[in-house]
Amino acid sequence: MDNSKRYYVTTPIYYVNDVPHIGHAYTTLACDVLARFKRLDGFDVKFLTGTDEHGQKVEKSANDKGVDPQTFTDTVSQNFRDLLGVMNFSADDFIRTTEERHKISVQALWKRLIDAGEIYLGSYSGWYAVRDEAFYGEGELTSDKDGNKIAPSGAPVEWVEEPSYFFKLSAWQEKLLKFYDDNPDFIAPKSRRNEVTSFVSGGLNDLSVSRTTFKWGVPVPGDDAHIMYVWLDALTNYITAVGFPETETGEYATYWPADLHMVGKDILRFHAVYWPAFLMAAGLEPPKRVFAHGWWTNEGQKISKSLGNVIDPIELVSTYGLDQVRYFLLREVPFGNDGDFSRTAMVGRMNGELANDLGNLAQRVLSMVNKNCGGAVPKHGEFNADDNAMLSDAHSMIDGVGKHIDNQAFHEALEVIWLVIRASNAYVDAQAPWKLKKEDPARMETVLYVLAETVRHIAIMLQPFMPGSMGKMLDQLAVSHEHRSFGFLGPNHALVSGTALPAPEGVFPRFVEEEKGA
RNA sequence: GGCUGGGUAGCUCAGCUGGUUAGAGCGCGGCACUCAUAAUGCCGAGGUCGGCAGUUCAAGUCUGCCUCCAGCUACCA
Repeated sequence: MDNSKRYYVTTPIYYVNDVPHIGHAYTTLACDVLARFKRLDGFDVKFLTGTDEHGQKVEKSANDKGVDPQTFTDTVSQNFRDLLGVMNFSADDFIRTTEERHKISVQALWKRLIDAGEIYLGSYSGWYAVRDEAFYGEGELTSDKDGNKIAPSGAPVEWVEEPSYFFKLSAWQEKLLKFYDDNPDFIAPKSRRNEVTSFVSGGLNDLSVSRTTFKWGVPVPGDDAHIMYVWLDALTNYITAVGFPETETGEYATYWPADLHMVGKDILRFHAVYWPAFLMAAGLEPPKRVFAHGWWTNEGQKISKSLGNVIDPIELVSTYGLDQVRYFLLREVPFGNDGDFSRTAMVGRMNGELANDLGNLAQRVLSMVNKNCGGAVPKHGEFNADDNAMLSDAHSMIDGVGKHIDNQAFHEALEVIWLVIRASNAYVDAQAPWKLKKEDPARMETVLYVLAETVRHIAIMLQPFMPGSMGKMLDQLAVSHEHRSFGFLGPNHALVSGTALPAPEGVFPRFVEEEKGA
C-alpha cells in the first residue's frame, strides 16, 4: 500500500471543563489548514479533534452542578463541536473519551502494557492537586494566606496515599533519548526539542497511572477499584480514532503513525515523553512529529480567567469576519512563538493585506475584465518577458508554500504568497492596462489574462487558509469546483479564453471603525 | 543555581558555513498613476546590529566576560 500520500493530523482533545477560547481555535485552525492543504495536494487525510471528558475535575464539576458526569460532558462537549462550524474546521472525526470505542481501546492498550511487564502495582503517596491532575513534590509547594499548601500553579493540594499502578517510565530514558536522536524532527520547534531532551536527560521517575479516589474514567481491566490516569486515557484517543486495537487492517494500518500531533506548549511533555514511551512499551509505533505552538496575549496582557480578558473566537469572527480571523492568527506570528492579539494589529492586517493587497488586486483585475473584455476570460497573444516572469511567479508559488507548510511555518507560507500578490500589483501598474485600452487593446487583453491567471493561482493556494473567501474568488473566475486542487495549478489547466465570468464583487471589505458616541 | 533560546531601523522581525554602501513588512515623508475597496506603484527616511575585550587582512555573523528578557529545570534543609 502506498502510504506516502496519506496524512494524519490531530489536535489535542480539549478538556471539557474549559469553555472554548482563542487557544483552542488556534490549535485546531493550524490543523485545519494542514488538513486542507494536504487534501488539495492529493493526500488521503484524516483530521482528528475531540474532547477529553474523564477525570476527577470533571466529576467534581458535574457534582457541583447536580448532574451526572455523562449528562454534564454531553453538554459541554457540544461547545467544542459547535466551534468547528463557527471556524469552518474540516475535521474528519470528533472523538469523545466517553465513547465505547475509546474505552475498548484504552483497556486494550493497558493489557498490552501489562503483558509487556511495563506496569506494576505499587502504592503512591504525595501531594495531589485535583485542579492540575498532577502530583507535586514537597519542595514545590508554597503556602497561601491561610497556611494551606498550594501547588506552583496556585491550585490547592491534598495529601493522598493510595495503591496505584505504575508505568516503568524510568526504564525508558535511554530509549527515548535515542528516539529523539534518531528522529531530529520529532519535536518542533527546535527550542522545545532542547527542553524535552534536557528534561529526559535529567532522569525519569515511574509514572503513577491509576487512581482509586474517583470513579469517572476508564476502569483498569481486572481491577475495578482503579481508574486509569487521565493522561494515559486521553493520549490513547489518537489511536482509538484509527480503530485501535485493530492494528493489522483498517484505518490504523492506513494512518498510524500520525504525521503530526499539534499541541500547546503546556502539554508538550505528555506528548513528547509519556506518549511515545507508552506506545513503544506497548510495541506500537510513536507518532512522527509533535509541534508545540505558543500562546496569545490580549493587547499585550496575559490572558486569564481572573483578568476577564479571555478571547472568545465566536465574538472575533462576528466582529472581523471568519477568514479575516483565520488569516490573522496564522499571519501575525511566526508559528511556534507567542503572539499578541490587538485590535490595531487585527484591523491592520485585514485592511492592509486582505482588503488592499489581495481584495483590491482581484477587484481591479476582474473589474477591468468585466468592463473591457466582454465579461469573459480575455484572449491572450504571445507572452513577453514581463508576462512570463509574472506567470512563473504564480506557477512556482506551490514549491515554497509546500515546503513551509511541511514545517508548520504558516507565516512563511503566507509570505511566499504575498510576495506574488505584491508583484501582481506592481505588474498591473507597470503594464497599465487602462492605457493599453486605447493604445493596444489586444495587449491589454493579454495583460489582463496574465493577471486573471495569477489571481487563479493565488486563490487556489490560499484556499486552506481562507476556504470561504477563496471559494468566492474562484467562483468569480468561473473555476469549477473540480478544478481547484493543486493538480490544476500551472499552465496546463490555465483559464480558457472566452469563458463567461460573473460580475465581480469585493471579497474582503475594509474594516471601518464605528463611530463612538451618541 | 543549571540548561536552552534571544537582545538588529519608531514597531514586529529576516539576516546559512565571517567578506563591497546591514534587509523586509508596518508606521512616517515625498512623488507617480487613476483600472480598483481613497486602493496601487516608485523613491526616501541613515539603526555605534545589548555592553566590554579578543581572534582575524576582514565580525550582527567566531571566542571570553558582563548585562537584560523568555522558556525549561533544580534547590530552598
